[in-house]
Amino acid sequence: MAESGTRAPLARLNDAQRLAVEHGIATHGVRPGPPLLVIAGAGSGKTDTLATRVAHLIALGADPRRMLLLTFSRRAAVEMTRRVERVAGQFAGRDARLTTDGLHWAGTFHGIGARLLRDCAEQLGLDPAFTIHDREDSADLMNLVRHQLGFSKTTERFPTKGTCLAIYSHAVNAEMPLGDVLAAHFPWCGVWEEELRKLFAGYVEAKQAQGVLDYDDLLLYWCHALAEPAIAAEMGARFDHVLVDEYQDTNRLQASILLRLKPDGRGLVVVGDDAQSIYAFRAATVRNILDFPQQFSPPAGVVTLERNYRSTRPILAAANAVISLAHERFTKNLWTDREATQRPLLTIVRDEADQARCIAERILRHREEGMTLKDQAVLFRTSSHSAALEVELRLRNIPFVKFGGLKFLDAAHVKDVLALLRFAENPRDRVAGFRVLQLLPHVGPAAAQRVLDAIAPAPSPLLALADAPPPPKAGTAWPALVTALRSLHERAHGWPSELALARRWYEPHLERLHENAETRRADLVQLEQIAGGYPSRDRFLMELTLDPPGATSDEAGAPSRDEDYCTLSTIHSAKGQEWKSVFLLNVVDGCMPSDIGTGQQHDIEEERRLLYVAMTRAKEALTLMVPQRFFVHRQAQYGDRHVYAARTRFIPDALLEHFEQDHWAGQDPEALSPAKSKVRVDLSSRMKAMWD
DNA sequence: CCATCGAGAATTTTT
DNA sequence: TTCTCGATGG
Repeated sequence: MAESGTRAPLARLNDAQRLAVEHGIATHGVRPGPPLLVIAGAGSGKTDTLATRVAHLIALGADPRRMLLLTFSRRAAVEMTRRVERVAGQFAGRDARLTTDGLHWAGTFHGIGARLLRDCAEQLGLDPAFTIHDREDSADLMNLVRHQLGFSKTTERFPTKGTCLAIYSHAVNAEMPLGDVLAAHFPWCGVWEEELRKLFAGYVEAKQAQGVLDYDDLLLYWCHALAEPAIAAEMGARFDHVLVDEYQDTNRLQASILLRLKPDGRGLVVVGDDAQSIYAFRAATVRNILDFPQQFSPPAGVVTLERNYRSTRPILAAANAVISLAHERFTKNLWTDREATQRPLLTIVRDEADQARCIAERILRHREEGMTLKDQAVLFRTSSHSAALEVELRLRNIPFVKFGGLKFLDAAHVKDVLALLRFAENPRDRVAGFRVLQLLPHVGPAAAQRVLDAIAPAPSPLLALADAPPPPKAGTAWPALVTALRSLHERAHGWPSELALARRWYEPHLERLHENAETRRADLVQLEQIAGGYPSRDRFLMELTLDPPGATSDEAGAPSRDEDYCTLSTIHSAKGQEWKSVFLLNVVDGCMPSDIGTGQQHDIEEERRLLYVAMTRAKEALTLMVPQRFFVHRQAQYGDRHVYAARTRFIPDALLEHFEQDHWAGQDPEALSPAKSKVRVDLSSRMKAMWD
C-alpha cells in the first residue's frame, strides 16, 4: 500500500492523539500490544482518535472481524463505525465499506453480551431462545415474586418493586454484598435485608424457569461464563483488539468482564474522562478508570488528550472553573486556542414560563442570524423539565426532537403488541403471557395465572393452549388469541408481516381499552415500519429491548428527516454530542443538584460533573437559565408549590466573572389579557341552589 | 372472580 | 400527577 496514503489521516492529529493511535504498533504491528488508557477530555477529538486507531490497524492489515468495540450506546457505535469507514478510506483508498462491514462486533456491553451468550448458549446451558426483559418487565416479575412471598402484605411498608429492582441491580453491577449496598445507598431499606435476600433468590429462580434474562444478566452471565478458564480463553481468542469508549461510565461488573477477557491487557485500549462520569446511579465507578493502569504489569500506558477543539476559550474557562471546585482532584486541564470574546450567559428570568419564552425567542434570533435549528440544543436535568418549553415551541411552530425520558416503547399499547410477539417467541416468559392474557375481557390476574399454570408443563406450551380450559367469560376473544399465537409460533406469515398479524389481533382490544385509539393506532403503524428494518423477529425483539428508539417526536409536529429542527435532551442523553448553541434549563439549586436523595457528598459531586458535561457540549454560545421562581410538583408533604430558587451552588459568586449576567423581562402575560375586575362569583352554590 | 373507585404514597438520570 | 393497594359492587 502506498505510504503517502497511510500518512494523511495521521498528519491531522496532534502529538497526544498520535501517541494514542500508534501505541504499541511500532513494537507489535497489528498484533495485540500492551494495554493503554486514554484520558480524553471533553471535545478533545476522542472519537476521531479511536476511529483513526481502528482504521490504522485495519489499514495495516488487522482483521476487523477480530476487533471488539464497546461503546456506551448503539448510537455511539454507529457513529464510530461511520468514522472508521471514512478514515479507512483516506488511509487506503480502497472501498472502505469492505473494511467496516467486517466490524460487526461494535456495540454496547449489553448488546455484545447478548450476542455472545446466544452464540454460546448451548455451552452455557442457556435456552438459545431466551428473551430479554427490559426494566419494566423486570420490575413486573419482581412484583410477582414479591406477592408470592407475601411481602406485599407486611404491616410495615415493604420497598416497591422499583426500589427492589434498583437494589438488586446495584448489588449485581457493583459486585457488592447486599448488606453493603443497603447501608451505602438504601439505608431506609436496611431492616428488610433478609426478606430482600429471599426475594432476590426467588426472582433469579423465576427468571431461570422462564428462560428470561434481564439487563444485568447479560453482563452477569457473561462475566460468570468467563470465570471458566476454557471459555475465557476461547472467547478472548476471538478478539485481537478490544477498544472501550466512555470507560468512566462502566461499573465493576463490566471491568471484571474486560479483565477476564484480556487478563494481561494485551490489545486492550480504554478511553474515558473521569470528569464526565455521570452514571454512578447505575453503579458506574470512576475507580475503574483511575485504577486501570495498575491492573497490569507492567502498568498500562496512559495518554492524556487535553486540547479541546470544540468550545471557545470563554466557554471552556467557565466549564473548567466549575469542575475545578470538585472535591476529588481531576487528572487534567483542558485548553483551547479558539478565541472569542463572548462569555457564557447567565440569564435570570422570572419563572419557568418566561424561561420557555426567552429560549424560544433566542432560538429564533439565532436562526435569523444564520444558525440552523440543528445547531441548537436545549439541555435539562430531568425529562419533565422541558414540558413548558415544548408547549412554547409548538406554539411558535419551531420543530424539535426530544431525547431521553419517556420512550415510545413505554406506551401501554406498544408494550401489549410486543408482549404478544415475545410470548410467541418464548412461551415460558410469564410476564409477557400474563400481560397478553389480561388483555382479554373478563380475564384478570387469577384467570391468567390459571392458564399459564395449565400450559407450563407441556413440551410446547403454545400448542397446549388449544387444549387448555378457556377462561370462563373470555368469549370469542379466546379462540382469536389461540389462533394468533399458533400462527406466530409456526411462523406462518414470515417477518415482518407477523407484526401486521399482531396488530390485527390487537385491534378490538385497542378499541375497548383505550380512549384515544386513533393516535395509538398510529404508533403501532410506526412500530410496524420499525420492524421492517430488522431481519427477524428475535433480532427485532432483542435489539428493540437493548436499544429502544431514543427520540420521542411528538404526534403533532414530528419533523421529517430533512427538515430543520432543534434538539431537546436530558443531559445524560446529550453525552458525546455537541452543538453551536446550547441552552441549559433550571440551573438552580434543587434541580442542579437535584434535591432528591439524601444529598451525600458523592451524589452532589456527580451533579457537579453533570453540569460540567452540559456546559462542555457548547461550541460557540452557552446560556444558563436561572428562573427565580420554580414550580415543584408532587411533593408528598406540601403538594405543588412555588419555591424561590437560588442559582446553583456549583456557580458561587467567585465564579461569576466567567459569566455575563442578564435579566430577561418578557411581556407580562397578564398585562396582555384584558383587565379583570375584582368581582368573584360563587357559581357552585348557585348550581346547588337550583335543587333546593 | 373481575372491574372500578378512592385513598395514600412516591417521584431523576439509562443499558 | 400517576401508581398501587384495598374495598366494594356486579
